[in-house]
Parts: sequence; C-alpha cells; structure tokens
Amino acid sequence: MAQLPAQLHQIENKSRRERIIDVLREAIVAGELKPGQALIEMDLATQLGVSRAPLREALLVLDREGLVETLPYRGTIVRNLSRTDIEELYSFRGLLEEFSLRQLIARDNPEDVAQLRNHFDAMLTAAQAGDVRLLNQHDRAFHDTLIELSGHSLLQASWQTVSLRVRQVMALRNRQNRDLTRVAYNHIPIIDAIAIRDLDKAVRLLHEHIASAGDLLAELWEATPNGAEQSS
Amino acid sequence: MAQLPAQLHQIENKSRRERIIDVLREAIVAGELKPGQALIEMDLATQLGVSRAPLREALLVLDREGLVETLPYRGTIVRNLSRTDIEELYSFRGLLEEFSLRQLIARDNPEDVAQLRNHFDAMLTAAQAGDVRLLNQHDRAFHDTLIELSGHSLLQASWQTVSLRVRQVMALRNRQNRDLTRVAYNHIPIIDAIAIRDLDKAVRLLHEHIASAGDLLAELWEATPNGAEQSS
DNA sequence: TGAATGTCGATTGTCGACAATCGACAGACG
DNA sequence: CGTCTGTCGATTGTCGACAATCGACATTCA
Repeated sequence: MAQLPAQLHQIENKSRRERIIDVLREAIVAGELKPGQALIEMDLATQLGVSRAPLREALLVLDREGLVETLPYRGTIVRNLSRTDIEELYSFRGLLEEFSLRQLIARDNPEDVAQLRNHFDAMLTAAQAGDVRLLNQHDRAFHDTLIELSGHSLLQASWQTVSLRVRQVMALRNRQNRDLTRVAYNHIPIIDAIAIRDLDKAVRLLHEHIASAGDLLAELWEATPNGAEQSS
Repeated sequence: MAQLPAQLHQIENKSRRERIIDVLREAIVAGELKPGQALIEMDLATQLGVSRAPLREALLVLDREGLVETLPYRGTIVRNLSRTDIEELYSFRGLLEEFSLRQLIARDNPEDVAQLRNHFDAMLTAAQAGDVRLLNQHDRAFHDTLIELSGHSLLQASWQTVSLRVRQVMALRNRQNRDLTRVAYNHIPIIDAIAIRDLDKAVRLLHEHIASAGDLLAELWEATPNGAEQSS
C-alpha cells in the first residue's frame, strides 16, 4: 500500500441516528433545550431534515440516558431536574470519581499525575485569561481524564451519562461567577495528594470539591423555581 | 366511582418495543442466546411476529445496556464476555453495593434489616429444599433490595444493568454446585453487621462475598474458552 | 346541573418498501 | 502470480403511510 503524500482526515462516518443523538444531546446539556420543553417527533424530524425512524431511535437513547422523558402516546419532553436529581447526580459522581482515584493511586503511575497536571495548567491559563468557557472545558477534561485513567470501561460508560447531566445542570445555572483562578487552584491539592499517594486525603479533598459544587447548585435550585421556562 | 365487586388485574399495557426488550433480555441473561450468537433483524422480527421498527429499537436498548453489540451495516450479536468484562462487572457491582450499604447504615432503619432478613429466610428455605432456582432468585432479591433501600434512583438504574449482566455470567457458568445452605448462610454476617451498624465490617464482608464469587467466575472463564458455541 | 359517555385532533407506535453499505469473491491488469 | 478493482448477495439504515392511543372537549341523560 503506497503512502499518500498528505495526511487526510477521516470523513464523518456516523449514522444519521448517531448524529441526531449528538445534536440533541449537545442542545440539552448546553441548556438550549430547556427542561419541560416538548420534543415533537415530526417537528424535530422536519427541522433536522430526517425521517422519524432515526429520530425516534435517537430519542430512545436519550431517554435511557435520562436526558429526556417519554410518556407512551403522550410525547417526549426534556427531563425536568428536581433538587433530588441534582443531589443524586453529585453523590453518584463522587462515588465514581473516588473509585477511579483509588485505582489510580493503587497503580502508582507518574504518567497519570503528569496528565492531570497538564489539564490543571490549561485550566489555570484559561482562568487567567478570563475565559470561562475554556476553563470549564479543561475542568471537564480533568475529571474525564481521572475516570479514563482507571481503564475501567464500565466505569467510563457510567461516567459518560453522569457527566453529561452535570454539564446540563451547570449550563442551566450558569455564571455563578466565582473567582476563576480559585476554581482552577482547587485542583492542586488533589493532584498533590495523588502524587504522594495519600489516598485518604485525596478522597477527602475530592469529595469536598464535588460536594461543595453539588450543594451549592442544589441550594440555588431551590431558590429559583427551576431552569425551565415553566410555560404552563 | 362505584367500586367493582371483584379486584381485576391490570392488563398488560406495554408497547411492542418493551415486550421485545423483555423477551430478548431474558433470553440473553438466561443464557439461551449465547455470546457471539447473531441476531438478524428480519429473522427475529418474523419469529416474534413483529415488524423491524420496534425490534430495532429493542436491539438499540440492549446495545446501550451492553448486552448486545452492533456493528454498522454488519449486524448485531450477543456481546462476548471477556475475563476483563467479568472482573469489571464484579468490581463495579461491589462499588454500587458498598455505596448502598453506607446509606443504609447511615439511615439506621430497623425495617431495612428486617426486609433483608426476610430474603435471607427465603433463601435458607430454598436451600434446604434443594431448589437452586429459587435460591438464586432470592439471592438476587436480597441484593436488589439492598440497592432499592438506598432510595437512590440513579444507583438503581445503574444497578439494573450490572445486575442483569451478572445474571448472564452466572447462567453461562451455571452449576458450580457449592453447598446450597452455605451460600445462604453467607449472608448472615452481613445482615448482622448492618444491624449493629458496624459499617467497616459490613463493607468488608460484602466485598469478600462479592469478590469471591467474581474471582471464581473469572478463573473458571479462563479455564474453559468461553460460554459461546464458538461457531467459526 | 353534573357525572358518565362519545367524538375529535394531535401525537406516537408500527408497518412494508426502498436505499445504502458491508464482506467476500471473481476477474482484470501489470 | 500477486495486487487491485468491480460486482454480488446479505443485512442494516431510512423513508413515507397507516393504525392505535391519548387528553380535551362536546354531548347526553337522569
């Protein structure tokens, strides 16, 4: 097989269903489609330029991921988020990250720590530049990496769903505008604890990190009705 | 609204899709459909007397649950189980049960312990009667209850999937024929530890309980090729 | 008047037919 | 003879049309 002179990109090869999933999921977790919003199959199909078959399959997947809710013969809506949902989301998230953390420390691979530190550096740079979007992106990357480094595929699959819903919560309650560099620096002690293999400390710090965000969001949720337009 | 004289049962009201899911899922976790087995949409549709639309949606759900594997334009097969899969399955299972256990002990509700003990009694009766099937059923009920008592819906959803796949592994490696009453009695120390709220002990016992089963299965898996017919 | 029942529009659930894509094999070309 | 290319059957992916079911409203009858 002769090598081609220039490296070409792989062309987009996903099925229609997968692309629909991506589009809708992104719209939901970005908060563009708000909780309670009705998702009418024919309307969506027309708007996206596809038929109902792949669209229905996409909605089914999102339903199983917990992003939408379907009542038989009634319709599909973007799932409403209760305070309990958020609390469960964050407690479960903590569980998954702690598990990964334990595996990581047990493996004791310096490469792991380096990778986490890279994401921290990127966060810090973004924070100093005042780029919230980029900061959040690297924040996600940090936690995603933590999970990926476990090498546990079942854990990763579970994380995927949880992580998306966390993104959604943050998007709907955006801009609590804390000091950006402080957010970034929050991650240092965790990395350090991993580096010196202090399991208990790392676990404790991680849970504090997660819980503080979760509690804050849950309280905010209570304060204002919810993220939906409440179009009743 | 006048009360009817006799209590009538709710009639089966599931969509075709849901019933297909139930049938296929049960066949897979019971080991009737073996790993590697090809699932051809038209054949299944004909056999079940439905069209491909709801069947495809059912396969999609099973795919996301990790029970089958679909390659675009190639087909769907019952997912193969590697040794790694089994190890992940059991470690993840341990994680979920430990989490539930912690919540349970934190709540400290005597009713919880009573419920677990009921399942244990049923297990013991089944064991003494030599009814393996019934024993396994109540064993599952015990662990299902443990999860349910947490009242954590996200945990329950996650458990659902894991639990099914564990059932599948056991079905494919059935009859290791250990002493039945001993299996049942295994659960007593755990219940006792919960009753006296000894968290560490309960967690340790639970993990031993789960890990011993998981390791045993993983080893057996290695010994014999795998559960599939290897029809190559 | 008001509770039970019939009707209607909207939306989802299901179906059969057609299009797209795959791996395997046959054939052309050097 | 080996490699690449074109064709073929099988299977999945997508489509438009029809059937089933829902809540809301209108209607009936005491």
